[in-house]
Amino acid sequence: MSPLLPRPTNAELAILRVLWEEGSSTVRQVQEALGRSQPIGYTTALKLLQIMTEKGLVVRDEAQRAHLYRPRLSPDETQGQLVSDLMERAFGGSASKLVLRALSSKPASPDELSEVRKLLDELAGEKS
Amino acid sequence: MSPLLPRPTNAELAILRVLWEEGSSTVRQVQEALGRSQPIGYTTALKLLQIMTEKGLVVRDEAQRAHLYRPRLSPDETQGQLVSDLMERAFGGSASKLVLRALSSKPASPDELSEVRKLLDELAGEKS
DNA sequence: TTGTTTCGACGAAGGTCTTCGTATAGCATT
DNA sequence: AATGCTATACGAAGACCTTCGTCGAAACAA
Repeated sequence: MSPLLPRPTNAELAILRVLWEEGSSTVRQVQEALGRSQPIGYTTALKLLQIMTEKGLVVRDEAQRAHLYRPRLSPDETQGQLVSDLMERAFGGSASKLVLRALSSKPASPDELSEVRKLLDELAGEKS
Repeated sequence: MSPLLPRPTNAELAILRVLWEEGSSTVRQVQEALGRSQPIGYTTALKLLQIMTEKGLVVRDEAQRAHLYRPRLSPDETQGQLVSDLMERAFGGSASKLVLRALSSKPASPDELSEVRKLLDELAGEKS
């Protein structure tokens, strides 16, 4: 059975975002993608990916000399885990409090708002 | 000129929640409130409150022998900071993605849903 | 073949977080 | 005054996070 994965740290999350965006990547590719916003040493990226492999956050393919890394969980799964975690720790488990705070803290576009409204309708219809 | 406060850590957030709930409290009161869910040493609580005082997360009133601590920021301010932070780090700054994830990851009650809908209406009306 | 580049492994430094033991001072009761 | 309880201060340990330097091996080029 899948042994619960640890919550990714800051630097680990940045790497996951690269892998979600780019797909399976080498250390070099991850380092360069990250470096576009903030320079990072090659061995730093390597070490992080090694640790993430130990933790099970990513899977390593050693078929080629330059190993390939891919995320074990999807963005949705990871984001859901992070949101649930913050919900528990900071909002006493209340989804609505978190949502209200998120919508107030940053103005969303009308398109985004209608997306939210759509989901809201679906959820309201489900209470069979 | 409020000097930006650091993001509270896990243990610090647990303490803030006690202080928001109970108001100004002594170390002993905080320790006992926290201990109801998870036992914690007295000096551990003390040390955390001392560090939080250094960071400016709480304010210490030394008028009595047993010092009183109170939060510097309101729940809303702190929660907003935490949500914005997660929004940036894990959702690329998209409020709607975070909201959708929050609503899907935990079923909210009809009351909560209508609260969200109300805010949604307000926000939609604002686009003058 | 010999030198150069690129790779992964490893260890360690410096920082933060959380916990706790010990020391010390104030205060009350005897 | 002496004892005991409760408070704060301080230091340090152990875990984790992030970064980087060094090493040896593999691939490649001259």
